[in-house]
Amino acid sequence: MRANRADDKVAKRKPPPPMQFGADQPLWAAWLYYEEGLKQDEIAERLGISRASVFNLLQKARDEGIVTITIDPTRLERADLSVELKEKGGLLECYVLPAGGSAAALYDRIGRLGARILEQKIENDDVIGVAWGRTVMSLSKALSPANKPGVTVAQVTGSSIATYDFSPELCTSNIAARLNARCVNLHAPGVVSNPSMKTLLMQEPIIEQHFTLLRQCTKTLFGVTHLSGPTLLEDSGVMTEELLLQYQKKGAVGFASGYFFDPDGTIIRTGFDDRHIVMPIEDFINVPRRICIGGGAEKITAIQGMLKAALANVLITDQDTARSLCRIL
Amino acid sequence: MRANRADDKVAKRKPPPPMQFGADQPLWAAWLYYEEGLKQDEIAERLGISRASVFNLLQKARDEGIVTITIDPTRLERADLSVELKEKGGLLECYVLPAGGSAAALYDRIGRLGARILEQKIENDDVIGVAWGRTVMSLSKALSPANKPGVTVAQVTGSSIATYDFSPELCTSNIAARLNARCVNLHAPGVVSNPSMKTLLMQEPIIEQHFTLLRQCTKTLFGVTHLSGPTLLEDSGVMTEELLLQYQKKGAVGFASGYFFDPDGTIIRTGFDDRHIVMPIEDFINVPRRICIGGGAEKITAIQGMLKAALANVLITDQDTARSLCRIL
DNA sequence: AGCAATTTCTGGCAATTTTCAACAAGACGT
DNA sequence: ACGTCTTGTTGAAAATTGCCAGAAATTGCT
Repeated sequence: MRANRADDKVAKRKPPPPMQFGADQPLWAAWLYYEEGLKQDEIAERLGISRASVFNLLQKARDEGIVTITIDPTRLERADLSVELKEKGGLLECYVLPAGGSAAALYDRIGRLGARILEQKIENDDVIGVAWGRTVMSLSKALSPANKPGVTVAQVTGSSIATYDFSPELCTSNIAARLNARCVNLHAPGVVSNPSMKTLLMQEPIIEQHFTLLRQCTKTLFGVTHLSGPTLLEDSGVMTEELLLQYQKKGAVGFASGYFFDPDGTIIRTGFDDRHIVMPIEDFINVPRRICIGGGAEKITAIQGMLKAALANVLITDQDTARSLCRIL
Repeated sequence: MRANRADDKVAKRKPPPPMQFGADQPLWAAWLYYEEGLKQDEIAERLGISRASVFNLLQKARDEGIVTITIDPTRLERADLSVELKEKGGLLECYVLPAGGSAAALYDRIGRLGARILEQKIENDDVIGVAWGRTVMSLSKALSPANKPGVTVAQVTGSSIATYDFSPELCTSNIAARLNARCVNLHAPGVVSNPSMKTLLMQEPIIEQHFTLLRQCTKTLFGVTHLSGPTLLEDSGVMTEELLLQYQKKGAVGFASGYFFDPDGTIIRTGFDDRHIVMPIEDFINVPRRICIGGGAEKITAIQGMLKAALANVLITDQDTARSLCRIL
């Protein structure tokens, strides 16, 4: 395919033989560049291509994950703010995103941090329960491809009718896809019309089976939502303003992984809970590592309540939010 | 400590507040640079320091292993030459170093490749038997620091009196040190003066214990030596020319992990074997992953014999050697 | 406190990398 | 066989990074 047709027409082709490399050019270029420290020119010369092509090759290698640049996230854990927040918030682990980064949306930046941490923490037989949210979605997109066939990713809440770009199904399947893990979606609506329907549904073998799986979760991953102003809960069609108001009247300030709570961490319930298909909170609390990811000024009170309720074990947030939380906790 | 003394003498200090970052500046810089893709200028601005300092910070981060750049070695395994050699050589795995790299010595370059592969393959409870050789020594130096407290690194051959810079002790302890693993040296001479001394020594509790440990090896790591011309065996004072000649007369062409063999893979023995303190070959062959590392034109026949003798399971070599081996196998 | 040694930081220049717009080659439909 | 679209390549310009030698700050010592 790449045979020498130097004797075809004009013989003014490259005089040095282009060096018979294996098929995987990006890999070879990457090795010579990153491991042996050659300049792009030198590689270009050896491969018989232009500098620019070497650059493209290297870019491809980075994109395809042939070369990976990793930052040791345990360092982020050791940073002073993380330690303070970890102690004040009663957490097992806490990671704080440096302030002053790129202009990208905060949830994308926190999501990326979460991705790096998750990658590093995943063990082979993990069962990961995934809730939903914008930040969780960002995380899923920022995950670098990996091969973890022993891992199971399971959906924690039921699905929604409305299609929006960070639905429970999408979050779950995205993460599973990146990880090359088993993906177990919950094939049931997130909200049903009346309590007896919930009871019936929960008895369905397939659903029951799913909740049995969820009980084996080793990790869960979820975001937090605040309740005041326009929220994701309404936008996504999960709830109506009216229902939300009922929770707020009872003092709820936040919502995470399916439960509402007030700033003191008391779980708030209304009739809605009886129609909401979600992992029971007793089971949820038993999961060893419950990772909450999210940040932003609006969410501070919500996160405070979430921490008091001890829904999360591990918190991933940004510097400003962390500082505010440290002040009020 | 870093308080504002802007009102001390001259007020021409930095007007923008230097941004209150955590203590670990290199880490923050690294995150912003590698994860968020900011330019060094932008980071300098946000941190209130000069570009050059950001550069230094990043360098420090790289040096200290806060950021790591890795190449997925499994790709090298999939390269066409590797696959061919793996099949022809009856190997479990085979890795081939790209040709045309830096001008560094071949054993250093192969050692680096070996280091990357070893890092990636090490599991938590491994017991790694380490023989000696220049390439193994290079590997040990190229290993990046890791924390594997569950790993044991054990010396496969006895030590030598002469001190040279790639002795069994050094290879073993170097590797263990990099890995933060347990280091078990064999506190016995590599060669004793007569067979009965070997018998006696092997009965010593400490030695016996060591060989029991070796029997539990999950991996071994060793190089190959050719026998013609000036060899490491003589240089290191392990053997005399005369002894070597005895092996060569019987057809031996190579030496690896303590055994001599001919090109067909038959193990060659002389009286020397009865004075050589080394892991018994029956035990050696039982180790699940036997990693041989080495390359170079001189070694081709030796590697051929080594492969035929099935001493190795996994081979790490360079492109030229791999091509030659494919031709003759 | 005063001075010298040492460390850390900086400005600017050189080298390297990245981008870009134009161009060549192959694939495809007509 | 012809244009057209896609894909990949290139040289040169623009941007970014790497480096060094001198400046500032810090430290250690008397």
